[in-house]
Amino acid sequence: MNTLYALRAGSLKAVFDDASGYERVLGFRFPGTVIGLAESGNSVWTRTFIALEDTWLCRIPLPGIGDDALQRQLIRLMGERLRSECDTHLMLAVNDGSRKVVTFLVEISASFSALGLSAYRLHLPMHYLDIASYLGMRHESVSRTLTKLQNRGFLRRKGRHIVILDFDALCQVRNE
Amino acid sequence: MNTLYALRAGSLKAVFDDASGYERVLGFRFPGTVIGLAESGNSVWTRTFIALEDTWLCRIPLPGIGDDALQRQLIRLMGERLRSECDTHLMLAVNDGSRKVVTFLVEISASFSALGLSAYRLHLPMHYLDIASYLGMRHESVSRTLTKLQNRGFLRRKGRHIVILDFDALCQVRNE
DNA sequence: CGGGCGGTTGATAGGCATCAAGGTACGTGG
DNA sequence: CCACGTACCTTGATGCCTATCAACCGCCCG
Repeated sequence: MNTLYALRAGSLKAVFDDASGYERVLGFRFPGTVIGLAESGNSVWTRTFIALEDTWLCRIPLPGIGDDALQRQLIRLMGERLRSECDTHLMLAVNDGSRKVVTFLVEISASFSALGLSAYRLHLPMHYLDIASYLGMRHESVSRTLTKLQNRGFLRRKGRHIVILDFDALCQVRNE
Repeated sequence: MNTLYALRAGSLKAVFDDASGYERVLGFRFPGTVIGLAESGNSVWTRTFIALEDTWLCRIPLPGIGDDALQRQLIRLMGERLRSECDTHLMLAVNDGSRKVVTFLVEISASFSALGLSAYRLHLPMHYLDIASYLGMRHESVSRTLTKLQNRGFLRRKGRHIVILDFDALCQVRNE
């Protein structure tokens, strides 16, 4: 089995290194999550993790064979991750910029909230290029979409600093 | 832990039942795969599986706590599934119809090949509506894209019957 | 002060969604 | 056996959204 890491502080992006040298973002990780689940049962790392800020990782000691409680825990975590990947699939398949960006914001908001941070005052640690890569858009479109949401009064923003003004309205956008 | 099933024959689609009653396809399953991995460690089924043809499922007996070999096997399978979900993410994020359809075809071809079927003579068990939902497109666009690939001489088709004429050229489309 | 990175905004073109209208295959009932 | 209906696929016309290219701006840092 491969090595697992617990993310204690900071944030990461999981990227796939394209053959053309272009990196494509698969997801973002915040404290409290386990890094390396997709490599479980595989000795090779299929993705790269890049820190978005000063970050504290903690190697998880794997006692090897026979630790039943740990294995059950691992299975539970991987199930959760698989279900969240399903959500990601749904988000990407809608093929509509506004919905993708809003879903991303709500997702980030939930992550921040779970960390005890504000769910409405978001300081995004990743660049627009990363967000765009993750959502299957261009960074210009991400910017424009956020501008539109701001003009509708749902949020206020300045670059990567976003303040959600009407959370319910944002959620509503996903059903338009 | 939830129940797992082995798919012995036939094929399934995994769908998410939208609140609006509209179903959205998350993936397709062929013989040799385990059904229900994403629900591991969770007692609730978060997705629905629908048979695309006459299908043979086999319940996997879960002896419960303490079966080390089975748990390790399960972790390995879940890791594989997570990695394949990453591939799906990459496919959806390219945001280009031709590439999505081609990636889908190559994926299906590999699945069929693994079953001992022809990798080039594909009888798709799913409707175009399902493919479109899976790829985040409209079924009209799937049809048009396949027509275009046919006009370029890469394949021959009639509805759900597709014959791949130039596999390498198809793969090449993904890098255009 | 100057350079570079990251973000914003504008103009344009192309691809896909959308709506609409056939077409084809298949099953059903007269 | 054929008319009919339905489900699914195909093709056409049109408009919108977003990619693309380009210019500019603000900020940070050397």
